[in-house]
Amino acid sequence: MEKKLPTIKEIAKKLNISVSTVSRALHDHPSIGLRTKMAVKKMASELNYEPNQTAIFFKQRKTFTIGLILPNLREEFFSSAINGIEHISQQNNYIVLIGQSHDELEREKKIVETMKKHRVDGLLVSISKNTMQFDHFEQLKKYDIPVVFFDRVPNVPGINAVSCNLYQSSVEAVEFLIAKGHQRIGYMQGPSTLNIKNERLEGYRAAHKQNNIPVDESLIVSTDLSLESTQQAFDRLMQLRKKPTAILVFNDYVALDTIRYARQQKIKINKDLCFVSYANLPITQYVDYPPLASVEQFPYEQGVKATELLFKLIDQKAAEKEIPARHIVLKSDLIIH
Amino acid sequence: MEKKLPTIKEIAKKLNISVSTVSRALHDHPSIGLRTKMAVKKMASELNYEPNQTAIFFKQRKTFTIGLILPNLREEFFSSAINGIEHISQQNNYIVLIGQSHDELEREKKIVETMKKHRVDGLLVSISKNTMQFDHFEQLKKYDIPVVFFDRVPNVPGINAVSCNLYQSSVEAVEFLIAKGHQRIGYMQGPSTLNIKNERLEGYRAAHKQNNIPVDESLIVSTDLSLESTQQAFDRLMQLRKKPTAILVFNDYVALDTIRYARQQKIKINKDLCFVSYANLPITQYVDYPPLASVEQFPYEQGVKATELLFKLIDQKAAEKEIPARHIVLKSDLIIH
DNA sequence: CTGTTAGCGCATTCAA
DNA sequence: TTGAATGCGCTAACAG
Repeated sequence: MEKKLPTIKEIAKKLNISVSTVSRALHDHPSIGLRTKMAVKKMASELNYEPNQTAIFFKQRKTFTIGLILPNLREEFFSSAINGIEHISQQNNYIVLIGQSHDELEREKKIVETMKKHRVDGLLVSISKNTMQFDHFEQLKKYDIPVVFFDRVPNVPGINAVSCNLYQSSVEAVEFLIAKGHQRIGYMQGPSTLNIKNERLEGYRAAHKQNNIPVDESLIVSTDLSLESTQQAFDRLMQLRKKPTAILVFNDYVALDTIRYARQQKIKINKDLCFVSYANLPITQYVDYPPLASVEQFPYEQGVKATELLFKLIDQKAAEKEIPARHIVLKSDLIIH
Repeated sequence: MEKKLPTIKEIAKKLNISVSTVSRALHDHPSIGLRTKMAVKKMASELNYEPNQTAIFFKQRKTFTIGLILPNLREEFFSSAINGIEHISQQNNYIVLIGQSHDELEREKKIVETMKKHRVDGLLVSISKNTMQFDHFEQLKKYDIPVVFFDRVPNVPGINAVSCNLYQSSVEAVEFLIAKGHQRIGYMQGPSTLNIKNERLEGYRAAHKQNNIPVDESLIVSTDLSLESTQQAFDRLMQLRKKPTAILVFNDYVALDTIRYARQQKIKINKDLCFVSYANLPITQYVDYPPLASVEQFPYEQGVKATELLFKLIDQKAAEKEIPARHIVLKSDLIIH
């Protein structure tokens, strides 16, 4: 039942003109007479002609498609980022091919392969937490596929990236707690792959220094983001002789897990123990004991900036210009709930 | 800087054989001698040859791409569904093009156009809440692009679809409340477009009937899912002379909004007022007063089934067979928290 | 202003 | 077992 779709050739035949004339007419090429142009357009719409994009992709060596690789879509951070990405893509008449790494390196590699096969014009990536080598992205250079990383950015030089600088907000977060009278502030960090620059920790330390509070290293624990690991990390803090009275937590999900766990142990949130976190996700609005404050990381804006940068790279590729890699850094913002 | 990628033509030239031989060798065509085949493969890997998929897409009239159109990615229901969709797609070496309608008909139409332009081999759709006409899907038949709807399914005959039958669980949900002693049970329904079959309401009525409780129509209110509308609906219930002691709510998001609102009015949840809801989203685990129970709608499984059905249609299209439309209905399940 | 022609990379039919 | 030739639908260089 394959329906035969009309082609420019058919239009040409019906009108007794050449295919190139038809092609040009359809593209409003200046050198086409108004009369023929009208005739062509009329015939095209009569036949319900639509250009075969696969032919165009093939010929133009462009697919008007960008790939998006991210850990998962469940986290609101990423689904917000997508909105920004989608917005800019649509403006540019591009469409988005999506792949979730589920935080597994192997999947990430496979997705990169698939995207390459599909000849995406560019790639947007937020790396998996288990990605510590980047050959699979490196090789894309050979195929002239530009890559822009966002939020979860590899710590290697010469890449294009957009991320949020968390240093200043981390300082503010700790000072916010200090101002509330806290002197022993725990810090629960995430997996080391996502922490290489560790602006959170640097901010944490800096705030302590600026306020002449020595940092007790035993107050610094880490989680791989799984529930069990988070609970272990929390246990470690609670087993200290001198427990923290507040904890700065890697992100809201971990904070919510921790708060729930703490409450199961009858710890009074905001009384015995306060929390400040990162991401500022809407989900925290629904809970009774959200973190007192959370650092907004502007997922939508990161998505927008990353996509804009990617299109700049795509355009420059077309213009055969070479530009140095850029890392755009947004400011984060401490939001007090 | 356009890098020139190797083609079969180059392989042929280097080996002094014809392109067709190369093509066949690469595809393990039986009629190719082992020696030439090996030579070709060796040369191919030396040159880092990779077939140009855009050429193949063009020639084969297939893109190995399916489109996915859904209201948004923020709702966990949809992000779970995607996991199932992705899973089956990967098995079939397909990739997913994504578009969010944001519950707007116009956007949905535009996405359909774009997907059509990109010549997706098939389309998976969960319609926007404002979609009440379906021409934009109808026309896809002309292009032989099969469509499978899931979860939010248009109420028209002859479409391929996967959804969850909520009738039985709705009966169970109400009987669960009745068993707890409730006699006045409110029902807060969603927008009418998503309710055409209204299995929820039918179940609600049936359970009342089976238990000889007359249905008080004033206990049935509706929301368009926005916070304001939900709060108005709740107000309406609370202004009744005889207020409900329990409410069955369209979905978890609406339930959480309602519960929060009720608590602001010092209503004691699970004491003055109980809730049962739909979707069984993980988000409810984080809140202090989740609905007592929620109807699981199996998003992952819906995604899987819908995608499997879609591939069946794609295969049948290739085999030029014609099959009648199918609506696969899954059973839902009342989960008591 | 319009037509002729070539070619993108590949699969495939027909011939040898 | 292999090669030559064709065409998918479109754009664009070249020619008139």
